[in-house]
Amino acid sequence: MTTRKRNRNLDKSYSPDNIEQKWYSEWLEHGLFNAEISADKEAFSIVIPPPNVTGSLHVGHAFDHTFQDIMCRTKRMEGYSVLWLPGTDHAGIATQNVVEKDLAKKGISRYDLGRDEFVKKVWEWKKVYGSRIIEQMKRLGNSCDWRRERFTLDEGLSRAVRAVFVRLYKKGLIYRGKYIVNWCPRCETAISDLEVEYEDKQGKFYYVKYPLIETDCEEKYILVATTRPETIIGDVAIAVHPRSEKYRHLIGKHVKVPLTERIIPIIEDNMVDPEFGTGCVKITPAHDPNDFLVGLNHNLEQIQIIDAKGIMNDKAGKYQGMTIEQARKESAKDLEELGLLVKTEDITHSVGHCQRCGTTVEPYLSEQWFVKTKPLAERGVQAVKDGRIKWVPEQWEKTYFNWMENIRDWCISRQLWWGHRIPAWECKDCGHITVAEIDPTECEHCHSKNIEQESDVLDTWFSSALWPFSTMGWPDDKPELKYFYPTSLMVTGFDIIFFWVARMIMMGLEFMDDVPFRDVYIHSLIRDEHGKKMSKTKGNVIDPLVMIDKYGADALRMTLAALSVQGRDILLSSTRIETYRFFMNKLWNASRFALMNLDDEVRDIDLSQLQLHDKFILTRTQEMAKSVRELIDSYDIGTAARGLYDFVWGDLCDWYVEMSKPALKGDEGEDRKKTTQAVLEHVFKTVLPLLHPFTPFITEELWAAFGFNDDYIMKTSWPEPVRDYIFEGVNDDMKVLQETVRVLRNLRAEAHVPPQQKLSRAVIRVSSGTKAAEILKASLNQVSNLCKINDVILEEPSGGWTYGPSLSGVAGEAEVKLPVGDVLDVPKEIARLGQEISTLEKNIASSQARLNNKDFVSRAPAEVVEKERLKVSEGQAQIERLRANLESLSR
RNA sequence: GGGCGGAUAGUUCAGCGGUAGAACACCUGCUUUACACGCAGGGGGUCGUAGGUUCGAACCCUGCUUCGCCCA
Repeated sequence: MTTRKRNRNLDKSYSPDNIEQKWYSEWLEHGLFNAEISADKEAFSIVIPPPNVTGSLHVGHAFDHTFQDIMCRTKRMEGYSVLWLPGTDHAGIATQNVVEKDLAKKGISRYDLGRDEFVKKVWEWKKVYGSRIIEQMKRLGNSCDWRRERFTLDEGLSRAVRAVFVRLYKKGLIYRGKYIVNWCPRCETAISDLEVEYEDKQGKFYYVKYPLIETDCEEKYILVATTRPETIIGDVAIAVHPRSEKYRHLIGKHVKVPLTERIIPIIEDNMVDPEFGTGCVKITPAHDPNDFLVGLNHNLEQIQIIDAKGIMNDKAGKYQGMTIEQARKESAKDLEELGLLVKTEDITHSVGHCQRCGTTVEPYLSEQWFVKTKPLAERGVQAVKDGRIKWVPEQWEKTYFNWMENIRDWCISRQLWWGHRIPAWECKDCGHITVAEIDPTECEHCHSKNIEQESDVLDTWFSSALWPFSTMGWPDDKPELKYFYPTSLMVTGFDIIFFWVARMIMMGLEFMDDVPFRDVYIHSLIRDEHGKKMSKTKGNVIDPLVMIDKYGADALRMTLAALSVQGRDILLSSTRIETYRFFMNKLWNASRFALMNLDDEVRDIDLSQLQLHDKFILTRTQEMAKSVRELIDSYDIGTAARGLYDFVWGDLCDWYVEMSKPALKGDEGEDRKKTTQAVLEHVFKTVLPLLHPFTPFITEELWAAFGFNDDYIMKTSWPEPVRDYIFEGVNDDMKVLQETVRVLRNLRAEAHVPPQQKLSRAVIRVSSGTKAAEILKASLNQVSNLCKINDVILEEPSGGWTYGPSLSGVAGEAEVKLPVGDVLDVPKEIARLGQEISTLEKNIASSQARLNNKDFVSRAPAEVVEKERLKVSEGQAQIERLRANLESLSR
């Protein structure tokens, strides 16, 4: 006989405080998170979406990480060799901004320090704050292999970035050129299309006359509508649609640009929408992306009048030195004075803003580096179409296709100092650009030593795109790559599908010749309890660390898991977390109860001794072991978590624990006591591991208290359902018992009997030979126990009634009666019975109506029809009983 | 303009072809020897709207209203 060392002295209520730190340290100490390459195990791997290195953990991370941790812990228990690879991202603009802001407090700008000194400062900042988020991840319970922690600016990852850049450049997939890009005048850098957020703003349409030079036509001028009069001085043409009735005859003629002395042509271009505005447009190639293209087609000059800081430059004449807004006002005023401004009109138009700082984005003509994305995207689309990558939920596939199929080249250069500096060197003598993985000392073309490295750095997402393989040692041929790549799963939010997920797919296929992950799980955003986005300015931010301090990490994790639903935002509030905090206490106390009633001996379950409720909880336990695993494997952690909650609180605590008390007290004899102990032991030994991925800390603590084995619950195998403990039909049988108990309790409440007061007698009248009679007969002691009634009598419904005035109700085939003597409030009981009869009648009528429908009887499945018939017959029987009671009361 | 998602109890959400469920909130009792972080009981919804498919629709289809997101 085996014995276990139990800890029967659990605190009266659960307190997460000391437990969480203790177990996390132990797990770390024993290397339980370490991923090992193991020939006889299948690999399961996730790379973490790397949070911003200077950021702190917000509730979105907490959710994302909880999901991944649940997957990792489950897969470990299922026998996989699991790698969860952690790390952080250098977040170019964001981090640079933070450090610049900090320096600004001391009145220092980055230019005062110079590039090298400034970058040194950022590294110092990273050293101080970079570990903060990692510590926070540990408090959440993340089971990452910390030995493998990576940072996107690590030496190894930087090498990967260079290798990728050089290979793409040599393949002609990276090019440099002077184009219009999205420019943030505050950050003073180019940003990609994705980093621009559009917002509808109130603006004005200025209707401006451009005087015609030629005098051989009726018109004296052409009218142009523009939202940006300050760019008029950069105009180089007026464009009209070639088939425009209104303007066709003006093509080839010229106008004078207002506010200047320049003469420009009227040209034709298909891009002009003849229905929009006045039907013609001014062309400013240096300050508008569409105009830029028109300019290229017609070989037009590009006149830049605004500088990198958003200030009018020396080409802007009298407006030089003004901001864009000032210049707009001034030029409008000047146009009006010149009589060239016909009118203004209020309009709403979409204006781009910098994602990082909110500044209005300027189209800006500059030398930039781009990735030619089309060929990469085609492979990315194919990989999903082939099923090599699966999107969960599937609908995101459409979003992905839509973007990938209309993809535009990716501007990857940033005019920042914090990031991967572009490995390109321009020769000052011959102008050739040398792109190399190792810093060159001379121009590869003319061998001049007079070369200078490109000052721009790469978009942070360029390095993030390599994350699934750069973190595993690529470009070196590492065993990790062979074993853990492609990763099994990527878990992230829908907001970075384009920024990151799509780009990882493209880069993975290009450089590993395989997808970066098999499945990609896209989750929603966490919002506040009213569905509002959390933001510091709104003050509705839920800080996960504050929640962990207050409720414990397990409660937070369980909440996030239980609330997670596919395809819908998650609304979180602290009262919700409180609910699951209470659940932790419930689990704690249920365990405490079990421990108080278990001795140190471990016995097999004696199947011959089992009663209905034992079979019920054993069956439900096996069902949970099966369903929770299936749900987690299909990424439905929400249903899994809610299922566990209902099982523990409902089936286990409300029913089984209550029903086990008489046996544990010894009221049912020694065999029953031992059997009940064995059942309890089995249930907890099974359900704690099922809960462990969700609530790792409390389950580890309880596992130790039960003394189930000397090892960690983290290391146990996922419980396999035991065939012998699954009893067919037992859930339905249990429902009969539960329904009877519920009706009887209801009668007690009806009679205002205090819960603790024991009643002497209840009578259940049910025909012998029925299923209900059989079930209830075997569980009479349980009805008595659960309803606090000393004597529960089972008798035939046909016999005479000898127990005096009673409350009565029906539970399925049984009639439940509670003799209450003279205290019975007869009129009230008559009313109650009448009410019950009328609801029954309504139900029967609707069932009867269906049965009267020939189509229903002939077309509906037989069991559905049978069910309906049963409802009618059972309902009628119930009504009959209630009527009889009513009659006896009325007499 | 194109696409996606939501509209179910006071609130937040499950359910997604066979006569509506949970949590919180609410009401009534309870210091029942695991738990007042609790127990028992209860009230509360013509499932946004109009049609259609079906023997049967909260669930499938179509239109509309409305809210949110993404793309142009």
